[in-house]
Amino acid sequence: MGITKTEFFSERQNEIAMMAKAMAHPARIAIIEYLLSVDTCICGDIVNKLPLAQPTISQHLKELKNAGIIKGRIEGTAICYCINKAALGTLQKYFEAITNKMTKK
Amino acid sequence: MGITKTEFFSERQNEIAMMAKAMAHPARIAIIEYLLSVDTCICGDIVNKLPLAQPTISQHLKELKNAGIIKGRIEGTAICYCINKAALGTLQKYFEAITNKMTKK
DNA sequence: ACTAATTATCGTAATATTGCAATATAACAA
DNA sequence: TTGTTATATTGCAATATTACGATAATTAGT
Repeated sequence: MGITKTEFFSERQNEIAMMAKAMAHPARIAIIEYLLSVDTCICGDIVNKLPLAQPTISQHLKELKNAGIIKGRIEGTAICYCINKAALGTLQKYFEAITNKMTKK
Repeated sequence: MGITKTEFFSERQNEIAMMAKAMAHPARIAIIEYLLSVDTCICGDIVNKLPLAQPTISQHLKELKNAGIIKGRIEGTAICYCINKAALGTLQKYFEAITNKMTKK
């Protein structure tokens, strides 16, 4: 049916799955890595940097923003996207907790 | 087109995206968390534990296995699934590296 | 061989994702 | 206001995902 039964799982599980989903595409990984590499977060540059059309990039940015992974800031005509450190921190802590549980056995 | 342009991205980016995709569903997060909670990795129990039909669970297990997140071992009639520590370790290190990059700014 | 138990596969319906051309919107400059 | 630049939205085609009933495959016990 292509519809996930979110109501059967915990809020936490849905949250992690949602963030993982946002990162479940190489273009979005590339966007994140690019944003990490530039101090001043440029935006239209992503379109030039990646081999995808502007609407496609825009869509990927929207998904990352909806998942809370990146944030957008209007800067005149341009929009300046940057990483949301808190969100990636959540994922980092989650995987750290998993790793800790594994090594304790 | 619903088809990802994997050839335009690095192997590393595709690998991370693929693993993230495997975790991009609450049921699969629940499966991973269940496998972490049990020392002896039972298998049919997952079907009883989660509110999804057996074929659906089987499909999710297959995806996790294809992504290398879990491993399966034939144990008589049953199949015993367990976490692949190496794979989750890769993700953990990836997010750790990202976090490090962020805090250095 | 027959039966039970366990897991996988097939087939299918409903929905989601990916990608882009075309177009719209927004902000600024002249 | 007109033009330019930057980004978003719409609409659509191709493909992928999710879920499950039905069924197959595998192994163990009798």
